[in-house]
Amino acid sequence: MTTKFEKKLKTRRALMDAALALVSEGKHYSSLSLRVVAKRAGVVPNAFYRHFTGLDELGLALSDEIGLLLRQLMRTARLKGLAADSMIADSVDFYMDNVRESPALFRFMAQSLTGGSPAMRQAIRLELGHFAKEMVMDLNSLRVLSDMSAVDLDMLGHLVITTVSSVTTELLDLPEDRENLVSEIRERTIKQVRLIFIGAGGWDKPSKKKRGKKS
Amino acid sequence: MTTKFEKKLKTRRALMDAALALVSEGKHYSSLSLRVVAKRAGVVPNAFYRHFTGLDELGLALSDEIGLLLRQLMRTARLKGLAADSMIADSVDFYMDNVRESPALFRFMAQSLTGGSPAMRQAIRLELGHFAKEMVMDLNSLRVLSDMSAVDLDMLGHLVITTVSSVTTELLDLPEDRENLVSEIRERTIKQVRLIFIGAGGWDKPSKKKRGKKS
DNA sequence: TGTACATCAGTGAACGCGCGTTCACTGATGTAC
DNA sequence: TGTACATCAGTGAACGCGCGTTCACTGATGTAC
Repeated sequence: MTTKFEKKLKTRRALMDAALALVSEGKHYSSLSLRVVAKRAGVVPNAFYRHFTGLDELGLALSDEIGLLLRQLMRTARLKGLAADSMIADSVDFYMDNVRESPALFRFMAQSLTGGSPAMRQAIRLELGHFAKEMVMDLNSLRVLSDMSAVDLDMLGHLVITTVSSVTTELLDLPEDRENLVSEIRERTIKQVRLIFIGAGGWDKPSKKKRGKKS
Repeated sequence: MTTKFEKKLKTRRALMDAALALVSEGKHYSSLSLRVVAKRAGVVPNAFYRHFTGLDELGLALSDEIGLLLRQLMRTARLKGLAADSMIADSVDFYMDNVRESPALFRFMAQSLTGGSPAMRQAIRLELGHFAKEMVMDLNSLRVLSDMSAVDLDMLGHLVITTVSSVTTELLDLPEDRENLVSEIRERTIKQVRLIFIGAGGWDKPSKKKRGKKS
């Protein structure tokens, strides 16, 4: 038992969890202070430096964690082997369940997409892009939408991810006494994704339209 | 000439512009400090209190400004009376031009959607919702999609706004040496909106599917 | 196994600094007569 | 029009506080012999 090493990891984790907890409580990551994070983690401020050079580095570690979470999410979804007729609804449900299970990480993700340091923004966007790409690959191997070009599939994945992830903040911002709105958001999102796939089903026609321009 | 009154408004404007400038330079609104904003505006820190009770109030004033901008945008778009065959492309272009013309305000908008104070988040979301509703009304009066229910139209407007506004940050984060990516983003967004409308055109069928559930 | 030494996560005190907010003020603009 | 007074946007100094970062340290864990 490498107690010393494990203990260090534990403090590192405590620091990351402390930051997430503060974000979860409504603060924006970029307005956190090293001292408050350290205090919340139960260590003295300068102990922070044994683990990270500063809050930026901790933020990047959290970004990695989001990548991990998204990959797990994708893997679990695959294992579930969703039925074709309820795939969309099940996927949306699954995503929403995950958001409500790890609110802190998802809140951090939403914040960082528009607000973090450039490096953090890039990291999160990369992870989401990767997620979209995997999803498109899955759709492709399921022989759905096999008549779309690679570029168009990419566009589609991007669209679905944007749509679903925009639900994230909305979900997290629901006041506790309005929990009933969850199902409303759920319905709307399922409809949106379904509409997107209807659009994808009727695609290729307008891509030909490009050449033969006509009123 | 109400010089004194005008002068006060001018300082107020300077404070708001200072905050926007700082946001534009990459800082997150929630990490700004009253002193820095005041300094940037060219006044002594405590002069700030003659105009706002604090940064939160200034943020709300900026939110109002975004509402104004969105309304102007919508009005101008209407006056242009877009041709049906290029309406989607023209609208996306128009939006993107506006983003690139008022980068600071749009960056603030993107940040506030996920990161501002609860009041600010709500304000911005309200403005965007209003924008979506107007758009849907326009589409409705153009007799496009007249067979969609009110709820579904709402869902559609929400989807379009989400899609287009997600482009905002992406555009603003482009490094200056990658300006050529603008047209790539433009193409992708136009495709996405077009796909959405194809989906909307083929709608109502799956909403009936709801009742007759079958593998 | 026992001893002597090295490592290093976390401590406690201290630093200089920018923060939000307060106070009494100044002096230009506006108003009443 | 001229004078005496009121208003109030912006000033300058000061406050106590939390900030990030530094330093020399301690003492438990790990390693070499």
